[in-house]
Amino acid sequence: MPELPEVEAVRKSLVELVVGKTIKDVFVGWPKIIKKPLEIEQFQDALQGQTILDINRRGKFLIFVLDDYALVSHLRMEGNYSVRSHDDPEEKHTHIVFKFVDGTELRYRDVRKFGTMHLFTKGMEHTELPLAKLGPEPFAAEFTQNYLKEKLMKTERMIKAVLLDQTIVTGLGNIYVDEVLFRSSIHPERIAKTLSDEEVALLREQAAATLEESIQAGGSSVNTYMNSRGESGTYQERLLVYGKKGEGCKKCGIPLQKIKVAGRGTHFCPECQK
DNA sequence: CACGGCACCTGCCCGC
DNA sequence: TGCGGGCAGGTGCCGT
Repeated sequence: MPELPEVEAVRKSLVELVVGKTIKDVFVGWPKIIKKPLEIEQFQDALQGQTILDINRRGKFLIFVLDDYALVSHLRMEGNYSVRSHDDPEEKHTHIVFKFVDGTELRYRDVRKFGTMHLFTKGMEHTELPLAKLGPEPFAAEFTQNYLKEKLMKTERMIKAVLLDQTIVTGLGNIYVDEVLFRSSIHPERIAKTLSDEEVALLREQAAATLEESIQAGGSSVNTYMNSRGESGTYQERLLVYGKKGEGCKKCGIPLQKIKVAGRGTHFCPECQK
């Protein structure tokens, strides 16, 4: 479901809802979501008595900072959190529940069960997978023209595949890659190493600008995405190509096309993107 | 090592 | 109406 702007919206809402709460116990209904430790009882024992001190984000990962641990959570396609009273009826597809001492609980729902959670001793999370190999975020100081140019020049892949690669730049997903490529007038199937300096500069600017605009709008709610307070984002109203096959291009008016690139549905303008 | 393809799951939508 | 195929905002692992 979510790319960087949506995860940031979830993070902000969760900070308001659960920071300061202390975990009494944890229900695990689908153990495969817990990737570390693999022994579910260890996961539950470790979390008992821990207080949520803060919630950070790295790329598309949420990081719950606890007294002694860091819980790294990835929502993948459809994961979502909500905070309810323990006696509210449980929604379908609820797989993990963090029960707090105050009678409320943080519920993790995930229709497709693709989401993941990794529990680390506090401070260890950044040097181990899944966070260790992530590249810079588009607005990070390290995401420079030279950095991106160098990465693009040493691969034979198509530009769309490279922008989806979280070790090159983290935060973009299928929606925002299509948007960024349209805004940069670059065809998604261009071989990355054929991009000019000007095109690389444009990509870098548009990646940062697109994500920043979407964060301001609370992310995009294309299907059912919502933050943890149940609120939708509004950036879907400003998308230029994603999900708009057959509609007129905002720049030139000819119908937008949808093709498959790097295994993903890809929206673009055959006139504006060369 | 780099890359493409597939697996992981469920639900929905479309065409027959 | 029912069924099969294809699709979905992501990533890790596998084989070539």
